[in-house]
Formats: sequence, C-alpha cells, structure tokens
Amino acid sequence: MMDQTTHYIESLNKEQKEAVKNLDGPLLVLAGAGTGKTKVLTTKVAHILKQGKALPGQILAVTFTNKAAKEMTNRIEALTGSSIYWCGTFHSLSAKILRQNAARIGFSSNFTIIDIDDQTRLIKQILNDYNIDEKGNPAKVLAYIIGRYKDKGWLPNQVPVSEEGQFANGMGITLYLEYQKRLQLLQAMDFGDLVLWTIELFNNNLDVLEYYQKKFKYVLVDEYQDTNASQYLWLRLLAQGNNNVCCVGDDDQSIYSWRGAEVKNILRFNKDFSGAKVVRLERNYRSTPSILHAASELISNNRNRHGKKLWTEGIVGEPVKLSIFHDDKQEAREIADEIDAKNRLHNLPLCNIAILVRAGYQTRSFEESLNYMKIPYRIIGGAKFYDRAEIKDMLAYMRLLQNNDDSLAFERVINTPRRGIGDATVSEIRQHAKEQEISMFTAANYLIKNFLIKGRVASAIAEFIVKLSTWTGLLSSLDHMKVVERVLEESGYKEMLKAQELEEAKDRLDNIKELMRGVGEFPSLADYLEHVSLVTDNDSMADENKVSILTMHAAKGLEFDLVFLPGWEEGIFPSSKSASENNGSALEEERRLAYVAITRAKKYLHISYACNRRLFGAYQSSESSRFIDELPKESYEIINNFSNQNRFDYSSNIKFDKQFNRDYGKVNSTLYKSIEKAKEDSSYFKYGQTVKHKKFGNGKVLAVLEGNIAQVMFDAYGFKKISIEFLEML
DNA sequence: CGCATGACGATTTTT
DNA sequence: TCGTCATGCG
Repeated sequence: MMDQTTHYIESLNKEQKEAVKNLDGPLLVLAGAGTGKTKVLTTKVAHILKQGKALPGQILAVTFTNKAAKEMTNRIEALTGSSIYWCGTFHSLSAKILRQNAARIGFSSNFTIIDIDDQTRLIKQILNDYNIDEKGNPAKVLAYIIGRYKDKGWLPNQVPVSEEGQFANGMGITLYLEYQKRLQLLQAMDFGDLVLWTIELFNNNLDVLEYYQKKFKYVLVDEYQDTNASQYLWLRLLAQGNNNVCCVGDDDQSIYSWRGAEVKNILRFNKDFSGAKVVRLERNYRSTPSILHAASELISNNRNRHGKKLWTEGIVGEPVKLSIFHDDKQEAREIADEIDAKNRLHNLPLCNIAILVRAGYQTRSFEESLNYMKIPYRIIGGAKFYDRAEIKDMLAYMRLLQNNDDSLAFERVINTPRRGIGDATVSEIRQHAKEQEISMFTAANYLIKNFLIKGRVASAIAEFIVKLSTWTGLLSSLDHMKVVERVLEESGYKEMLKAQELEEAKDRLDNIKELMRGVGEFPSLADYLEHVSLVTDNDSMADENKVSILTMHAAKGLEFDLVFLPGWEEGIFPSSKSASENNGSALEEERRLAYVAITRAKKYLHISYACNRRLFGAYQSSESSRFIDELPKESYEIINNFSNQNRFDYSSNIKFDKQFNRDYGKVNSTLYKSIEKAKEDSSYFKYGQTVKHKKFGNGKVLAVLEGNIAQVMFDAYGFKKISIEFLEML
C-alpha cells in the first residue's frame, strides 16, 4: 500500500511539489497556462490538512469566480474527505464576514447586496435631485467611475483631488459621497462595497481583525493577477496574522484591468510580502507544441511581464489552422460544418469543442449556423438568466417580503404588474421617505393613512401593502417556496404574463419556474437571496454534450480539445476601443487575451477572419488582426482562403462535400447545399411550397427573388422576406 | 396613468 | 440592426 500521508503528492512534478510543500511564509506561484495550478492549489490545501497544520475552518481560499470556488471545494473534499468553509470569491467571503459583524459598521446583518440595475436607478435619482443633466452625465458612467474608485480602495474622502474633474464638472466626489449615504440609509451594498466595508470593519475594529487573523492560519489566492487594489488591501490585512499567504497566478493572463485589476500586484509580490519565495510552473500539460509555440511567440510581443518559458513533452500535433473567409456568414457556416465533421467523422464529443469570441454580440451568427446544422450548443455567460426582467421582478418580490424596508425592491415592483400607481406617486413616496429617513414601505403607509394620497391610487397602495404584509407573515408559518408561489399568483404577475404574446409568456413562466426550483434548494429565502446576489454563473449543465460558445474572458480556466477563434480582425480583436488606449497597455491586455484564448486548446486550434463583416446593420470590409501577423509562420497553415471570391462561390466547399460523401455516405444539410440545390432544381422553392422557419413557424412561399430571397406568408407572422437558407422545406 | 412611437446609441470584457 | 429610453398623446 502506498504511503497514506503523502501519496497525493507523488503525481506532481518537481516545481509543483515545491509549491505544495512550501507551507510557511509568503509564496508566489507563477503558473503558466495549463501548468496545473488548480492541482497545486487543491493539493496544497490537502497537504495542510493531512499534515495537521490547520483545521478545515482555518483555511481561507480565495478564487476568482464562484464556480471555481465550488470546484475547489469539491476537489478538496474528494482528496481529504473534509470540506473547507471559507472558500469563495473576495465578494462572497466579504459578505460572510460582514453579516457576522454588520453592527460594527452601522449595518443590519440582513443588508441587501445590489446589482448594477439598482445602482443605476439610485444614481439616477441622485442626479435628478442635484439637477444634473443626465444626457451629458449618464448614471451608468458615474456608476462605473464609483466602481473604479472602490476598486482602488478609495472612500469618498480618499479620492485624490486630481480625480475631481472626472464627472459633471467636478461633482463626482460629492455624488459618490451622496451615493454612499443613500446606500447606508437603504441598508444596501454594491459589489465594491463588500470588499471596502470589510476593510473599514478591520481598520476600525482591531479585535475583529485579530479574530480573523488568528483564525486563518493559511491564506491561498487563485488568479492573483486579476486582483485589484482594494482586494490587495483586504488580503494584506488578513494575511498579516500568520503570514502564510500563497498567491497563484500568471501575469500573462491578466485580462481584467478594465475592472480595476492591477497586474502590478503580481509583479511586485516580493516587495509587498517580505521574504517571499517564488516558484515557477513552466511545464505545460495541456496543449500540443504547435499551439504552445504560437501562444508563446505571440505573448513575447508584450513588454510588461515577468517572462517565462513554457515547454511541453507532447507530440508536435497538427499545426494551427488559419482560414480567411469572405464574410461573417461564411465563417459561421464553415465552422459549423467543420464541427459537424470533427464530431461525426472523428468522433470528437461536442463538449470538447468551443468557439471563443471577443464580445458577446459575436455569438449570434454561430447560434444560427449551429442551429441550422442541428448541432447542440450552449452559451456560457451571454444573456444571463438573472438579468431577465421577470427574474429581477420575482427576486425583487422575494427581497421585499423578506425585508419590507428594501426600498429599491419596493420601487421596482410597486407598479409591476400595473396597479395604477404611476411615476408621480412613486416619486412622492420616495421624496417623503428621503425627508423622513424612513423606508418607502413605511412612507407609503404614512401617506395613505394621513390621506396625503387619496382616491383610487391610495386604495391600490393600501392593497399592495396588505398583500406584502400578508406574505411576509406567511414566511414564518409556511414553507418559503409555497409563499413565493402564492406571490406569483396573488401579485397578479402571472396574470400579467398571460396577457402577453403566447411564446413569450411561456418562456418567461418557464424562467420563473426555473427560478422557483432554485428557491426550493435552499433552507430559507434569506439563504437563497444571498446566493443569487453573488452567484451569477449558470454552470448547472456543464456536463451536457454540447458545443460551448463563450467569450474569451469567460473561457479563462477552461480547456477544450478543439477551439475556434473567429473574428480575428482589426477593430474586433484587438477591439477598436483598446488599440490605442493608455500608450499601449490596453493593447497588451488584448494580447494577453489572445494568449489566454490560444492556450485553451489542447489538440486543435482554428483561427479565422472574415474580409467583410456585417456590423450594426452595415457591411464593412476588414483587415486581418495584427495578432495573426505575430504568430510564428511555422506554427500555422492556411487551410481556406476566400479573400478574393464573391459570396456565392463555394467551389472549395464542393470538394469538401465530395470527400464528406465518400467518408460518411450522407451529406448534412448545410447552406451551400440548399443553394446549390435551389440552383439545379428550380422547383425547390417555388410558389405554394410549404416551408418552416425557426422563429416564424410554418408558411407558404409566394415567390423567390434574386439573391435567394423568398417572399413567404407565415401562418402566425404574416408576410416576410427571408433568405432561403433559413427555410426548411416541408 | 398607460401605451405607442420614434429617435438614438451601442458593442468589450464581470464579481 | 436592434433594443432602450424619452416623449407625447389619448
């Protein structure tokens, strides 16, 4: 039998072992992409526990996402059998600490955590009260500026004077102060506040700080390259106790500076934590040498970095493939084709395939082409579940019955569904609440009791308040999920949805059902609300066999056998916004993003760009990305070049078609085939033909125009002009 | 107060 | 191109 105490370490390489065994004192692990940093972190925690150096409750582990935290907890549990309680993001850990000590900073322990929506609404109100023109000074901009101040760790009185001109002719700091005041009045915190208030708590309550310093014997931080200044301060306060702090990261993968992350945290670690050791993990276990070579050469164009030499022992593998397409549609279609081929001819499971894009709006064309090929896919990130209006509304109801004084939630749903309580009335309630420093719930109650609001509006408010109180009362006697179900019915929300368009109403109700399912998984409404306010990623179906479509940012930490990187064009990637900003530092970040994207691929990598792209409605021609020029010539080969061909010349596809036929016997129904077919057989789409469209359903063809545009009369949607590629013959 | 209409702006990236 | 937001009318 293997040595029970250390067998889990044996599978590590020399450097990894060094990182794991070095328990005491500050340690920086510089871990390149695919060098096994997660393994090091989890093994390290296991090692601490198995050596008896600390109890599970005495380890603080900070991750970048909630998903990563969950994964880490699970892995540690699998290794050691015990689960560590203090594992989470800076934000979730802060929330935990703050709820335990809220009174010390003038908050109640059930303070609410608000999102950008609530933030913006609150700021709009402030701008309104200060008579600041919102057109020239948008609330969103101020929200962003305040966010960056908070990332820096600046309270209103700590913002440097040099920042004063940032917003509304020097009003920025005053407005920030006002915003903080109102948040406290509302018993609310935004994301930045969670970290900031924790620092405040520690700075003003030494006993609390000492308690946590003693408690956490070991502090571990993942993705250290993406921490911001306030997170650094937070970390330093907690780590100072035992000084056993281990930070893991890769300066080449720092891609969140726009959110306040400071690469310098990782670049100057040994100055911040004296006596720090540094271990480099440079052996890559993920990618083939071709892929790794391409990534390394590309990133070597950056000047501001530690620099490391990644190496691997894997077989050379296929060169990186580069395709030059005529337009974005062709790009989407060809990629879908190739996914189909790799999946069916080479048995590559769909879940090992990913399409990585620079920005969210790029996912659409791939959704369409994959849909067309009937290839299952999932979008990671994207339009988020919790961003949907119906979900936000239901959550506002839940917040409100959990805490009637949650004025932001109150304001969101007092007239949703419509109860005849309009803007004027809501403003009046808000005004009164502000003057008396009471919640809107209390203010509304006061105003109707004293006949300051009368008539139909007053009775509508009264009814709303009675309902709310009833639901809140039910919480103590009835299962919380049952209460939420009653809210859905009795609030009239369900009724409101039913009045909408059929499809849409069904979708929304399904979403709410999904939400309810989540509610049921938590012991109480408060637990559930805490969860949803911090957890935004819906990673529940990660194990399904589907192609992943995601942004490069969202891909951090993931890996796939086959990766497509479309849209490598100047203006898109690197994004036009970052090409010239901040004397090149923004461009370096784009390059790091390219590095992250490339190193997600294990075996096959396809980079592509389109010479013409439809963007915001209009076609524009584009140049290939400078990052393509930076790839070493020997690392890639050009497999498609449609740069000089017109849009409907698919001669090279037909070659592929024949090969496909030979290999597989039957051809999948792709766009060019239907067009070819339409050309050969004029009876394909003609008058009277019944067709089906993904969105518009069934209809009849009236005529086919030039450019393969069909005029169709849809049963449910009436007359439309549709490109025949989107029609299925019935 | 509620709804419709049209203008306008946006597109990085997320805890 | 499409979704959001403000405005103005019924």
